[in-house]
Amino acid sequence: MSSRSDVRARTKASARTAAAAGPAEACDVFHIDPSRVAGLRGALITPSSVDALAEIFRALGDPTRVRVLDALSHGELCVCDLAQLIDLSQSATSHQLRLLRALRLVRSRRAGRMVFYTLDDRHIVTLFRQGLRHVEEAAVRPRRRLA
Amino acid sequence: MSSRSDVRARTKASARTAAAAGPAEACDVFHIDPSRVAGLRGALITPSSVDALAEIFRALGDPTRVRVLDALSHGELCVCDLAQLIDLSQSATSHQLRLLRALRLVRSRRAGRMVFYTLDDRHIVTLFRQGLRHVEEAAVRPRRRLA
DNA sequence: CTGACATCTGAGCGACTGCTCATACGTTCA
DNA sequence: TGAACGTATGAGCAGTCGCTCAGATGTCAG
Repeated sequence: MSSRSDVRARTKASARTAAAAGPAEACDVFHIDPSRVAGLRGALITPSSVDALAEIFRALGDPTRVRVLDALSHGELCVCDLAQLIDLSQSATSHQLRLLRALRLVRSRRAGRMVFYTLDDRHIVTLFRQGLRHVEEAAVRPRRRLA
Repeated sequence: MSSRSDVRARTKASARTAAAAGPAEACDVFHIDPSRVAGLRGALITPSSVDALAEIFRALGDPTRVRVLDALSHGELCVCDLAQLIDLSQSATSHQLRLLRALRLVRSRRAGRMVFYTLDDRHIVTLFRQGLRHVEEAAVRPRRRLA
């Protein structure tokens, strides 16, 4: 995952080679205080953390998976019940569960023919609540359009 | 956003019409206690909240945007400096900022020819920290492969 | 006004995503 | 053992994403 952003672009990366020329006013260097820039560079999240962060958030960034995790947050469910509860095909549900399981967000337990799934991460619910708080607050002030 | 999941699928939705046939053992109904199912249905997040939640998490679910927001979490930056800081083309940076602005995650301020961006949501940093906590914890136990 | 600069925007391309369909796998029961 | 059931998986398709490229827009200086 996130492999594309590693392979691509870098078109403007060469512009950075001209840096460290002092607090110039041109944009081929930095506009802000160079010392602050240095501080910023060091303060940024490490690349591996960036990718890991994006990975979990991406997992939560799909309506279907939000429904799955929300349903499981109320307790264990078998695939079939879960699928019906969120009105999704069994196959699609299974595919999503596999993805979530690979990310260690859910855990499976076999019981006869059925497989039960549970949340495998206590942070998820916290993230959900925090996200909901954002949503509820943002609902007050209407969003701008893109175009 | 999330328009696709509204338009698509629903292939198995008809299976639900056979529900409410009692606590059967077959999977065309629910396996679990019907009363609990009823409770679950009511406890689930509303569709609009689901979409809204997925929307913010999706915004955070991209390495580039994580970098943008992380950089801005340390203070105001103009587009050019931001682009250099995260090693992204000016155009790509601008596109991402537009998206984040539409979602009210960042705010812009014009100063002459330059435009400065700031975080517009105090929850974002909280979400980041929470996400990082998850990442750091998950780093201990290795992930399973998909195939 | 004109040129330079910073930023914004639309079009378009390749990669990725989430679903369906068909089918394989694993378990239970007769 | 074989049929039925619940679940998992691979292929494939339509839609989406993030980037680049080219050019438009807005601001300032001469």
